Amino acid sequence: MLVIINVTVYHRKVTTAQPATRNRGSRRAEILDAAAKLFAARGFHGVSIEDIGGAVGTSGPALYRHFSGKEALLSEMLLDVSERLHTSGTRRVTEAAGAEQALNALLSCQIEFALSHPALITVHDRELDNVPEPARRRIRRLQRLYLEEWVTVLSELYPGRSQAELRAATHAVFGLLNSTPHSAGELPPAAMAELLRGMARAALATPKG
Amino acid sequence: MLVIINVTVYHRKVTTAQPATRNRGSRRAEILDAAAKLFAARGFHGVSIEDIGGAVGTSGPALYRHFSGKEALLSEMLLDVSERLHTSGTRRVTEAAGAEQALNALLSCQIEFALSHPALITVHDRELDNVPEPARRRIRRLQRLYLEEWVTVLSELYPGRSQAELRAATHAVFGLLNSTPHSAGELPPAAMAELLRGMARAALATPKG
DNA sequence: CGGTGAAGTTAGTGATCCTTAACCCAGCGG
DNA sequence: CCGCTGGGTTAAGGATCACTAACTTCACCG
Repeated sequence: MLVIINVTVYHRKVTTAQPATRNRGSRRAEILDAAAKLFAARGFHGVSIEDIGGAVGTSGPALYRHFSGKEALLSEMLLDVSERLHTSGTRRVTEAAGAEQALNALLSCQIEFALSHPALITVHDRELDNVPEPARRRIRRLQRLYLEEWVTVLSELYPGRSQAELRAATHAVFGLLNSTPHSAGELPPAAMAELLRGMARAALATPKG
Repeated sequence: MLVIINVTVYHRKVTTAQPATRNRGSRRAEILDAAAKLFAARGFHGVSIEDIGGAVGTSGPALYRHFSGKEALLSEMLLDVSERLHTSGTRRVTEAAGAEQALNALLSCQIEFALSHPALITVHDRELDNVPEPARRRIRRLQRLYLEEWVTVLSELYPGRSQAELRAATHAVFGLLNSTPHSAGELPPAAMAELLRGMARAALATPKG
């Protein structure tokens, strides 16, 4: 005869009594947000599941109720970012009348995103190599499509410059715009947006030395 | 009575018979170089000691003959980079006649470094948070001094623009110039250098929108 | 009021990793 | 010829980590 006596005592949790009926899937978003900030600061492998749980008030493996694993979390994060950039870019470009307006629209998109989600931007161009293979291809494809969007607009605006040069110039502009995490708080957001826009336009308008 | 019989058989290693008398400290540099590439690709915590050893032909803990640990390796790597940037920047600026030439010198330094050591540049602005505390302060100090070097030159060149704006602009230019790892191979190095220089100069010369 | 499912909890497991210990070998100075 | 030192090796230890298992609570619905 086997008797198992369970003496576990569950004391009432002393949290701030969140309404248990929060928006469906709001917890997922909360986790993604906290994880993005941690990944941006210490890198994917430098952050533990326990860290992420702690950042949202739960401890540890509660995360597995919302994501199938750590890599899946990163995959979803990067897929969401590259999809948002690509689709909003495409929409704004097709709405625009002429290449000039299209470039302005692309700049607005990227600047607005970089300023309001610095952690996501940081993770987006650092951690692609840590995404497992099925999702990595999709992310890379979206990133490539987004880049080509910029290149086609630019090659209409500045004919006579090679595709390779425009691709390199676009990467450089991405680097310029995504520098926001490094200069956080130097300027108020509106001034920062204007500064970045002006610098990017000037940089793109100048071929060679 | 305790008898220990050691039956380990050491078979001759089948390597390419490197001359055992290589340059003093050349192994350290080799390890630093390999580690930089690995860190740039997968992040500090995503690379194991075994990986680094494997990349230089030795296996695993041989690394501890040259560095006191993994973090010490990273510390030395980042300290070296920030020192090289800062001192070469300072030298070239004091040699220059006038702010115009000084800015050109700073641009040359940074571009040359970014083009010839893309992995180091990548690690340098990603992994600072993984450096243990005694060294981190020194690195941050050097980075700050280097930034201020740029800002003083720029504020002489463009008076009437606030320090904060110039700091943000400098960060943006760093982001632009350090984009080289992303656009590797798009253009031949000389053309890339000229493109980056032109874009950076134009971006800096343009205040606000 | 009973059952159900979503969202937590702790305990435990196997793998990985950094680091150290113990040992080995080639080259060189005396 | 001997000992020392610099640069390797494998084995082992202790910590950490991702993930699973078992269990609990609670809101909600019939």
